[in-house]
Amino acid sequence: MPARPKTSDDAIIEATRGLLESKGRDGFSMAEIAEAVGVRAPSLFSRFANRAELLDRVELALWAALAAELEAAAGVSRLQRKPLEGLAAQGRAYRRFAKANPNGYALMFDPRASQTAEGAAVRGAALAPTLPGFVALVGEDRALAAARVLTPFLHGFVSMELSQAFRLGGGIDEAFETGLETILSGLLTWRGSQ
Amino acid sequence: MPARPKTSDDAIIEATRGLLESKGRDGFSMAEIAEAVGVRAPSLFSRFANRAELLDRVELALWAALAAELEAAAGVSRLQRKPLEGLAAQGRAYRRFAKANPNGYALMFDPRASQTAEGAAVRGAALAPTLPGFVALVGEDRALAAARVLTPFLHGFVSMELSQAFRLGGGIDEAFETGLETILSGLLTWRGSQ
DNA sequence: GTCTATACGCCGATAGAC
DNA sequence: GTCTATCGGCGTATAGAC
Repeated sequence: MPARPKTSDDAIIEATRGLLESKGRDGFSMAEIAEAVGVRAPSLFSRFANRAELLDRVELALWAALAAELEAAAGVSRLQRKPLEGLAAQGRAYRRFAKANPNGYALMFDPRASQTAEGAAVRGAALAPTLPGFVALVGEDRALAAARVLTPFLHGFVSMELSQAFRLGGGIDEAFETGLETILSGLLTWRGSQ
Repeated sequence: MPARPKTSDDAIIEATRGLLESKGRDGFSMAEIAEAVGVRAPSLFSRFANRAELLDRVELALWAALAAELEAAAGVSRLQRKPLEGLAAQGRAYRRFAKANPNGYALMFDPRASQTAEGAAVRGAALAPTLPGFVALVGEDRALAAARVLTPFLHGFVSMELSQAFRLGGGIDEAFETGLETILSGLLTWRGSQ
């Protein structure tokens, strides 16, 4: 009879995600994670090669959670019939997710992440729920180009907001809506040309 | 006769900036910084309270360097007469700076930075060279709002680029130019309305 | 005032017993 | 699978030499 596991990979990943959010990426130790799930620190190393690999797994869980939020923010049919509204709703959902998980969001774009094939697949799939909206807005052949205008704005805005880079006063919510509107209507003008 | 200093604050900051770029924010120790300037690790603590404070000083030096690049990218007169060209040139300079200092750029937006008054002033002044362009483009009362559309795009684009978030192929340089153009022409339409 | 030697405590990680 | 024991390296504090 094999030894009974006292915890699980998923429980460790969830506990790590909680510590990440409450104490920041460098604010907790392997011993604290272990304590949260009721084991000793060295036991974690039999499930994850090292701290970096565990953080990678947490990052992938966060990407999957974001994908679920984007999926929920706008049904496919709405995206295809009213792409402007659908994309705006997804943009707001994106910002909401980042503000609800600030340290997790920073981890998702941390350049230190390992570049595994599985990781690339999960990250690529996360933004897939927005593609139908771009296709409906500017056509299939320019959907990727359009995504590469709006997505950087979204990421840049929320990460500037999270690092407190907006210091000159004025409404941040209002600035976000203005940016969304300016960019989406800019993308609309692509329809006529070429 | 006082003891001769073997190094200086500026030399330490410069050496740290070099190590930051070559080994990453967590890839070097205080001992390595000390070795680079020819002293022992504990000596650094008589000049900087701790590692975090030293990194803060490095961050401020980076903001000042970026401000100088933006200033050089477009003369004031050019910004006022041809704001579109001037802002595009500054956008390209911004991206060039980030790609030349990837780890430094990440440090500049690291939320762990201390929130001192001096730090806020330096960071606020860094983007000031772009303001005349926005004023010329959309008028004084909407310059800040316009900056809050373009700047997030710039920051988002380069930090996605640095974290290898563009994984679906296609020209990245081209995507950047497309984004610049779409947003700047979107801002141009503000002129008529309201 | 500036640096050095020394030391402490915490961390990530490993080895081997149960 | 988990444990205890342990290692080396790190940031940092302190005391004192020049």
